[in-house]
Amino acid sequence: MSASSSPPRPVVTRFAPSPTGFLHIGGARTALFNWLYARHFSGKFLLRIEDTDKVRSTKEAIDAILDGMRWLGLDWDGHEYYQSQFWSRHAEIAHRMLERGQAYRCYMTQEELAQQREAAQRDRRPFRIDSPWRDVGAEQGGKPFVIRLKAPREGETVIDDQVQGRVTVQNAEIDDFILLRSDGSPTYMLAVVVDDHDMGVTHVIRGDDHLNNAFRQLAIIRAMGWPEPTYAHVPLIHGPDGAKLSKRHGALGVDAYRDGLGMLPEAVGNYLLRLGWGHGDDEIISRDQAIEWFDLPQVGKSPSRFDFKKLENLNGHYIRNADDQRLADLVAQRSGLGPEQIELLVRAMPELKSRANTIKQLSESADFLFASRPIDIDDAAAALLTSDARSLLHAAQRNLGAIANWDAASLEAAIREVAEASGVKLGKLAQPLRAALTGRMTSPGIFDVLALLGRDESLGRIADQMEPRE
RNA sequence: GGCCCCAUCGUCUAGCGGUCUAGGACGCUGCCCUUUCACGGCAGAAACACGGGUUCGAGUCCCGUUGGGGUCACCA
Repeated sequence: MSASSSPPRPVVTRFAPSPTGFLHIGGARTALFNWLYARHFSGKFLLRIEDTDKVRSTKEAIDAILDGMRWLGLDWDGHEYYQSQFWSRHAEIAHRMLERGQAYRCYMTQEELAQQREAAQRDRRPFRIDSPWRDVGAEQGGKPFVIRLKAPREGETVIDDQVQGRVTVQNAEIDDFILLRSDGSPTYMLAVVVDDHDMGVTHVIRGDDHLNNAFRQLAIIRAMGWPEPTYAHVPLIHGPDGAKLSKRHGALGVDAYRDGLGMLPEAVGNYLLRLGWGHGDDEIISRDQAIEWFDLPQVGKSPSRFDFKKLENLNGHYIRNADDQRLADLVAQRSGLGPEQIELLVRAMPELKSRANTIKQLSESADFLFASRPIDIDDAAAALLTSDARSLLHAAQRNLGAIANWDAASLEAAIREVAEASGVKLGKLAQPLRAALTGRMTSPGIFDVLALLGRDESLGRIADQMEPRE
């Protein structure tokens, strides 16, 4: 075995979303990176729902997150954990730190805190809590208190972050943050550390908005004498304007990418992977290749902007390479089509899928197949149906009607014959024909349209347009 | 504002001191294919933020400037 990057402990990563909304795109990427890292090193990928905030956490959000992860193919090992189940454990640790003198009971009121904050502001110096209770051992019976970490004030803390590199912070910057609230509930800072430790998490891969928190968390870990996890803080995904992706950018849940826009999970996964990570010039990367190639050192340090166009293009690629039946089922699901229609959809799919980048577009392009006569003709298409065009349609109608076998070859021969006989280029005939058959200016090849629609429907649609429209 | 992080085409990125007159992809433009629209093919415009160092040599290392971002709760 070489002195490779293989970690000493069996890798355990986790994704720890708070269930206050859908699985957003940034969270999905964090989950993907954690999953990939664990799979790459044959480790474990755990899922922990951070439902500490009982008010904001909902069952719907939990389901949406689990659903989104399954859709993306990010399976977690074992059952999912719920942070709220470990409250007593969190409190136990806080009290142990209290006994050891690594934490203290702070009886400061909100008002006193506000006063300190104001004073700091007035003197134009950074605010850092300075509790008079830090070195008072005795309990003040009855009065409400919080348990604060007695953070080190000397020296500095260094984190060798797998993505950010070596980051150093002066310990004086770290305040005596709260471990246990006055109602006895743990804060996030305490809960993550305890849970990660108890779950045996070796690698904490998360958004770099947590980088500052890492130093606080490390203070707890060191106080407890627990093994320190390896950190990797990946840059956040930004919106087109460069600011953190948020609701105002139309930040969507993965369910919206699936249901609303009609994205394929492999496309979203591929896009997310390439956002902030690269492997040479490779763009199309399968899941297996991703597992083989993924590692933290290649993750970029600068935030990247979400590029919808690129995602769409990637999705188009995956659509073109997707199985026709699968695509047809997806379209049917979206448009509420039945078995017979799916059959037609499958036949049409080879022609349809090169023209769509999303399932949504695919559905729309398939609409003409299921329209009932007389079909709607959009304005642009209607403009094509001039009287000259109609007489051409007449001739076409005649020739098509005489065809013995309604197959592509015969269809093409019949149409070309009409164009030649009328002395017009094929396009002159094909466009009005397209308008009559699909109601649109664009569609799959006209012979394919004819073949797909079948004799009766085709002839009928043409006939519908032969009389002048009012 | 304090602290922390970042900086190659519009965007995602390759580049880990010389092979860079900087490569790929999306997007954009043109051409080809063609019954439309796509797909596909070909071609093109498009970047090392700025200033100092270090070095024989810097996109690559160091410092500063500028710009951007993150974070500063009894939220997670």
